[in-house]
Amino acid sequence: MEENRGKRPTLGEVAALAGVSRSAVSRTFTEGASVSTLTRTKVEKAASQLGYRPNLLARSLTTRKTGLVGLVANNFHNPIFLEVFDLFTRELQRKGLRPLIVNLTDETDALRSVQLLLEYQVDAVVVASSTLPVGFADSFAEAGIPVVHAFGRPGHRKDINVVGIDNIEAGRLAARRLIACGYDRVGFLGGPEKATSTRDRLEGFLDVLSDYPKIQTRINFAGDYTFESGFDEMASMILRDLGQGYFCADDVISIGAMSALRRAGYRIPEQVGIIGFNDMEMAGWDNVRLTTIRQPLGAIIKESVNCLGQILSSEDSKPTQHKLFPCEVIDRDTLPVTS
Amino acid sequence: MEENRGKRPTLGEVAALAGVSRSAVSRTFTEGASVSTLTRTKVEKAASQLGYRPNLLARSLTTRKTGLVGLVANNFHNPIFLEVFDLFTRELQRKGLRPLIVNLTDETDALRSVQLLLEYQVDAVVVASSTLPVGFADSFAEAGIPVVHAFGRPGHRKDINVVGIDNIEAGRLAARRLIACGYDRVGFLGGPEKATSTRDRLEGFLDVLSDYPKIQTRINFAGDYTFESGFDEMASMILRDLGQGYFCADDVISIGAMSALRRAGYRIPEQVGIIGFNDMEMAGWDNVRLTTIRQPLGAIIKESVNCLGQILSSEDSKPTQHKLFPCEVIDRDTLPVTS
DNA sequence: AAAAATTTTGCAACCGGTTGCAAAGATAAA
DNA sequence: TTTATCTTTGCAACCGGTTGCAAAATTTTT
Repeated sequence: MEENRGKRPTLGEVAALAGVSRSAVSRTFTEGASVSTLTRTKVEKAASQLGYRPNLLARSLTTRKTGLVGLVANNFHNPIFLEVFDLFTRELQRKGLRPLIVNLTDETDALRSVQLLLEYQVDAVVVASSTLPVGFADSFAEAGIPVVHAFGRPGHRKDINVVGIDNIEAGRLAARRLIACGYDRVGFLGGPEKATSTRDRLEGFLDVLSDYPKIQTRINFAGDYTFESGFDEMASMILRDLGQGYFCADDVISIGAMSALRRAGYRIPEQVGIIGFNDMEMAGWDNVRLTTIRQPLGAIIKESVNCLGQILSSEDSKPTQHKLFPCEVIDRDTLPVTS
Repeated sequence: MEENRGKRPTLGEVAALAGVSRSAVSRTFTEGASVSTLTRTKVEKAASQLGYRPNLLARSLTTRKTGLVGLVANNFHNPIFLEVFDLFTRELQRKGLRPLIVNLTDETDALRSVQLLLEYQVDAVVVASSTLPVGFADSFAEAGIPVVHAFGRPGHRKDINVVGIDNIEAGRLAARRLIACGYDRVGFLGGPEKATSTRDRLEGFLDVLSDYPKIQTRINFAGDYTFESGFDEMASMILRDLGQGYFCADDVISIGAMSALRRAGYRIPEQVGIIGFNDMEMAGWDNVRLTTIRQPLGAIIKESVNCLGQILSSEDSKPTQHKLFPCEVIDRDTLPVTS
């Protein structure tokens, strides 16, 4: 109950007070160790008297498990990521793991943060990003740290676990939905051009459209997942060559694009239709009502953390997991209704 | 350069390879320790050959500095918090500190998370919330851990650093802005009723209005900072007794409230005016254009982290800091223009 | 009651680092 | 060259825990 300001009590002090060996104290605080009920109670009494709690970092020295998990992300401007953080932090702490956050936004030297996580002896790393350069997640695997790449795509390395969505199929979904509107001039407004997620979605998009040679397709890329990017890109398309329906890489981009359209006097969905991506919370709000493609965030993150749990609990390294979830179209008010 | 799969090299191994004592290696990696250039180069060569990096947790055992900082928050649904996280994580990592996130949303037992941070030997804790029960931050101070309460309010305890805004003054700001619209029936739509931030803003709000006895005031509270809360609260006010202008506790609440108003056929700002709070990024977007009160997020967070830095660097505990920043009204399109 | 089997305990070594201290080495002063 | 001063080095103890092992204590079996 009591603690004396600042200095935290140690194993030894508890042992002394309880009149037992240090090992006995250690064992009382170790799951499944051999202690008699008598000593246990003595220790527990002394411990609570001193306000003792084991030092997890000291423990990690011998157990080689810190309970720390690196959570690496590079997009702190898109509301969808708040949902991602919420789910990840909760899911991790439910499993007794503590997330150590790395904000890669302005880290000039990404490798440096790999180093840092290594120095903190994280048990594993979650890379939550679809836009990080291929090969970033690799650096962890190379250092022998288990990695789960959430929102990633299965790549060449066999030792990186990937949990995400089938972006190619998502691209197809969007294309089909636009085609159903009867458009003959559709557009793809993607995210960062080099991102694999962008390329995959484009691939699926074009795959479906290749069956409709009469439909004209225009392809553009927004530099990043921001309102401004969507606005600017759409603004320039308005001036050049405007399609009737667009698949935007992200809900925020969609909103930016729609702002540009409305400013130019276009009505949505009557004159131009938009389908977004993510289904962030605010996409359903009254002043937005965005038709969009939902990726199952909760499922992806639960699966990611489960995967992590398995890796950490099993002694021998489990076979790598690759799990891709399907997406679904959420119909709201930015595309014409179809029968 | 080389590392052999999984097993990470230790001090001793580097020492052996370099042909020096373990202390020498330790000193090479310790800022300002005494090593000759000759040994240093020998050590560095050996280290990079083995891919050695010091184990920060082992180091913390003797140095009593982990570089870990607890970052406690309980609102993972409001977009403003994404900005908060972005700024905090960047600011902290700029100072070489690593944020250990605690999501208090569904932590039934808040004291448990205090324990956890203690067990991880965090150097300090940042509590980023204006709605946490008074006394939560106290538990850290009681355990002898430096605390900075961001977005908090100076309280009874002298050993808790507070950085935030002057909520009372913010309430005054809002009241004055509404009065300037010439309303004679204004409303206060606050956040959680027990939160000190809510009470303070209300106090300032009423303070100004007490000089205008002819203006009727209605007071309501939203249960939390969500769209639904704002929507529901406003919906019920529409049925009961609607004012002409409202000060909402938060931008998201404002948007919810405006949705309810628009659905009921009210035009904003012609029939009902709204002024929000926070000035989150999307408040400035074309489809929102919310008049709101901005709190200087960047300044608050920079100051919080600076404060932390000072505490951690100075041996003797610095005098507690209390710093409150002023807010400012951002005029957009949800209140009538005033001359 | 003695022997065998089982459980509980403490010792001591270890995890991967840091650091006070005294000895050794290098440099400067006499 | 000798002495005084300053820098560099390694030893050994320590940080706060865990754990294999053998001895001690307890329980079960015979």
